[in-house]
Amino acid sequence: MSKELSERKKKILHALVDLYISTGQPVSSSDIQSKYLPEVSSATVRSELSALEALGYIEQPHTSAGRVPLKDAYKFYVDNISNSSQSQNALTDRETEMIRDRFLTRLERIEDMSKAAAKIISDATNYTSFCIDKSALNIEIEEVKLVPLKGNKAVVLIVTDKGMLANKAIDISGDADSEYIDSASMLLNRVFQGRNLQELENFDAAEIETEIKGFREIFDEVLKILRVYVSSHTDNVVVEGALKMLDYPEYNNVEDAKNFLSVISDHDGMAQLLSDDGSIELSVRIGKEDNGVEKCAIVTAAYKVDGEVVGQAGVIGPERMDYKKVIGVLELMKKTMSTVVDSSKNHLTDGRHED
Amino acid sequence: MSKELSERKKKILHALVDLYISTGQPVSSSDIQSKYLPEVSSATVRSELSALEALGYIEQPHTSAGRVPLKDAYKFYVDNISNSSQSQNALTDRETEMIRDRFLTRLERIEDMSKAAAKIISDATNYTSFCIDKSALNIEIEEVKLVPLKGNKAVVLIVTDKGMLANKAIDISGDADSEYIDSASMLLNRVFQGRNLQELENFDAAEIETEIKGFREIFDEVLKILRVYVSSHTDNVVVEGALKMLDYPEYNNVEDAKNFLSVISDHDGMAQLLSDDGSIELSVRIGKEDNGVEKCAIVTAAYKVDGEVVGQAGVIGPERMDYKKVIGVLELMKKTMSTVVDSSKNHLTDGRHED
DNA sequence: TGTTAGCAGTCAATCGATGAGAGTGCTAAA
DNA sequence: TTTAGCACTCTCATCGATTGACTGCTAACA
Repeated sequence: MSKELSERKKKILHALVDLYISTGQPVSSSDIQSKYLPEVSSATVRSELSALEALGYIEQPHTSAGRVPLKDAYKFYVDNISNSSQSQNALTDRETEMIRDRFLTRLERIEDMSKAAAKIISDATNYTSFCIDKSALNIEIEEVKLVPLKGNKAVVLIVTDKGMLANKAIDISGDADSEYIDSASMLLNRVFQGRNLQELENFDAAEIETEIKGFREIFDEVLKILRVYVSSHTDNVVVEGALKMLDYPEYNNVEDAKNFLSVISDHDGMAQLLSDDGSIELSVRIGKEDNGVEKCAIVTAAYKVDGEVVGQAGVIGPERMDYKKVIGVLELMKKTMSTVVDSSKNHLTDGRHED
Repeated sequence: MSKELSERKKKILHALVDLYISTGQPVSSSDIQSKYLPEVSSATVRSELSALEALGYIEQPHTSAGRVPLKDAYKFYVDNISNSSQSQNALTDRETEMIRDRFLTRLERIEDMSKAAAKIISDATNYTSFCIDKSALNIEIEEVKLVPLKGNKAVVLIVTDKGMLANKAIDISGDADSEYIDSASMLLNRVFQGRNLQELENFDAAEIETEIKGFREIFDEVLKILRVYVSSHTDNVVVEGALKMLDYPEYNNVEDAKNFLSVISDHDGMAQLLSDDGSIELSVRIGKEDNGVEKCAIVTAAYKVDGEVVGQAGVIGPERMDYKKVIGVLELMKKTMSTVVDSSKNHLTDGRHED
């Protein structure tokens, strides 16, 4: 919609955002001139800035101040980065190496992996980071096992393609001889085997009503276990480095800090907030007003295994964040994570425990 | 050590702390006089204040300011409350009723109970609260079960007096015929049956070395499961209302807020910090310097079932906190919690699940 | 037409002075 | 021992002046 900018305007706009990102202070014409455009005078830069201001890219906090980038300026800047794929250079080889190493050393539980990933991203970027694990939805049930215990109790074991899912001791009211247990097992397997967890949310037991009777109690228990599992494991959000945001002057006051922290710790809200870009490879949102988190930029990446989205990771920071670095880190994690998940698929069962 | 204070000094000291708690401002002699001691003049109060200052109970921020309580003044105040058991009156009947109701409606998992308790305490007091669940240590193993799965795998089930503890699928390298599984089961039960989890931390496998051989792989796995469980479930800390502290002027600056929040979110550190008063019925700590949390008071209560400590709950707030209310709430929770836990002991197995 | 130098104008931030207000300590008298 | 009265101290808010950082404008120049 807006006309193409002249090369010099582009250069100036880029310079301005660059400077503002690193200093956080309004940028003056002479700053830009001396550091990015020594071949012209500051007066020239000034007139270009006037033009850019008229186009809505930048603004002045007050008459005698420098310029500050607006949303469109950041967008321009980020597009520039993505296209020129400068994100590669944003990370030194040492950084790349370190991130890889740190991540490859821990792959126990899915939850731990999310946590580890979030921690690494936060450490590498110095911003608040988050991970959302959505792998639970793609789990498929392979086998349901009933294991009798002492005293008319039994354990339900649900084996899935990704490992063991849930266990729970249930009471069996009638006489729980082995024949009864076997029949129950068969029924459960006939119903649940091969289903994935997503289907279960609107599973209707009415169709198989006749089959179930006699095992209603057990059946209901199992269905409940699965549903509880799904609801407690979908949109599992992990946040790391929440306090890092408070280091940036934008959030260096208690009011904003409190607001930010309360948004960040409401994990349901976070999941909601991020669901829009759930499957976008790399999304950059800058200063949406309706976020609850104003004055923020959110960069998210979708993580895939075998083409399916299994999670989302991202960074939330001030609008003037180091996009080059953040995008670089997220893309590196994307690569690393796919590798790890692919190769560890069969070990997901390991290290789980519950009480 | 310090001589007994005169009645009037006590009255004045109590008044001063009372006023300071409710306003947060240095208290002047005339404030005390008009609201608590109309029978004397402010000059009299002033001379008493001088004396109390000399005794180290209070101080002036600067020459022309009112007085502010010091640590000893709070101690005096809190002792006064506990002795006169005024904490009863601190809660209205409606509040008492509401707290009871809220707590009795949810008793699923131990973790949920901790969380619920913390939330209720925080809501009722308007301070940051925490719960530490130590019940895991008292769990006793009743039975270890090995359940074979397809493809040379097996599930380890550990049944305890408090419900199911852990499951995990392990690979069995050799030929896992049912005889082998049975022998392994027997061995595991011989070793672990009747033990409680606390013993396992420094469990030495050397003594039964000869018995184990042939089952070393399985044995090690099971031991690992138990240890992982113990380490991840001991000192399980839940914090609620962390941001509430930021509402109080003492923590209304980013630096202190950040410090406080980082202490609060380091759960291991919290457990450490609170371990001293782990078994004290009701402990009040005021402004310990070595806490990491200065300018803070911490009130904790130990929760017991059958005389054993199963957890700790408490409140962390500014030194000038509403001790009457806090102590009242904690004692009410103490009563309520014991009741609930006692009556629900046999249901702890319910509602658990894992992935 | 685009660029530049120079200059006046604007605004925020800082510093010091000033005055009001709050509260105490002291003293002398009851 | 208590009290009234008063001088003293210290904080806090306000005001004005000064400084410094930029810009916008204008007129000259390539």
